[in-house]
Amino acid sequence: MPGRNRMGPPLWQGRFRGCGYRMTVPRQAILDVLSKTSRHLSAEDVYMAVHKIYSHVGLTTVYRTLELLARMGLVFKFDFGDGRARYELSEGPKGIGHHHHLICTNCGRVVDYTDFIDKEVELLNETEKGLSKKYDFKITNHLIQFYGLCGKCKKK
Amino acid sequence: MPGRNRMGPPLWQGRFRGCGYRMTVPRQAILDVLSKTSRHLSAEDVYMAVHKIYSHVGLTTVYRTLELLARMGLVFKFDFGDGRARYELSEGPKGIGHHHHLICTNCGRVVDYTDFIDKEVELLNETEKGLSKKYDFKITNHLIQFYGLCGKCKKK
DNA sequence: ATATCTGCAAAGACTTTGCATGAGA
DNA sequence: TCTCATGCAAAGTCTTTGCAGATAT
Repeated sequence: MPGRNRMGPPLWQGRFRGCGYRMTVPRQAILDVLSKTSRHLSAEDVYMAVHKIYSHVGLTTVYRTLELLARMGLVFKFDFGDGRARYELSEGPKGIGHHHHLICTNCGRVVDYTDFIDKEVELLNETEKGLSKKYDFKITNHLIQFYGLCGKCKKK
Repeated sequence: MPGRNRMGPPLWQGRFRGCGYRMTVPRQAILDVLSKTSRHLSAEDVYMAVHKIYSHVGLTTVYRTLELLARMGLVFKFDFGDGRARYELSEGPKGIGHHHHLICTNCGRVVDYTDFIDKEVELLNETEKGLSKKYDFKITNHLIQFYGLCGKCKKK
């Protein structure tokens, strides 16, 4: 009996109901997994983690929920080029935990960095403002990724 | 007989041979298509364009060539979240034609912008330097995308 | 009570692989 | 000539869809 049946405060419940959606056990479990892991989970990863505790929850529901969460803006969907999508709780561009990625194009290793975020985000906000106006977009998020070779792959 | 049989100067030939690869008709044709279009081609798009002129070239070859070009750094592969990869000739982060993207998360519309590139690239170069050193990466490219709702989708 | 949600199985979409033939250097 | 490249068909992966039964409010 893996612990944590006492699911955390239903922080998201209001958000769900406000959109006309229902808070269910699978959804709560998926949010739970996402909020407890460090990052970069694929749908399958989430499925396996949820499945350990609620073995009846299916992969389909995981996909559907992740898509829903992404549409609601609670989750951000990434592509690291390996053919499967990754998901992370999006704590907002300025929230704690926001980071950008450094991706090795050879071995697929992904490094999260937060070191240079401040200056980047500052410029991005400026850019966002300009873009919003010029192209009539309501910008809600951004993605920054650097591609290259990691230390190991460089040597080869 | 659609024109352009006189394929442009084999600018890329040397690059290919240097890597031990051969310059072939399909590869030349694919580079040709990529260099003549404005942007954002999927593998299928490239296939159809090439197919018009060289009807014997198969989709498999297009995939294989695009992957090869991406590995060689001649082409950059994008993901706009619609489940199919897009390819563009990469003229280097500083080259003419370099741009970033603005993507509507509702309808999938993609806007290329070049307006704010200069300042962005400047900061990115700085960041790249810091990241390269700290994480021992050889950075070759970057990706910047803004997500949000376009004018039409905002109204709904 | 009823509109939403879920699980299962099946379908769908894009991409990759196997292998014999064909082509570049 | 001897690899490397190609095309076709088949397989693989991740993701989405259809639908009857279950569930939240």
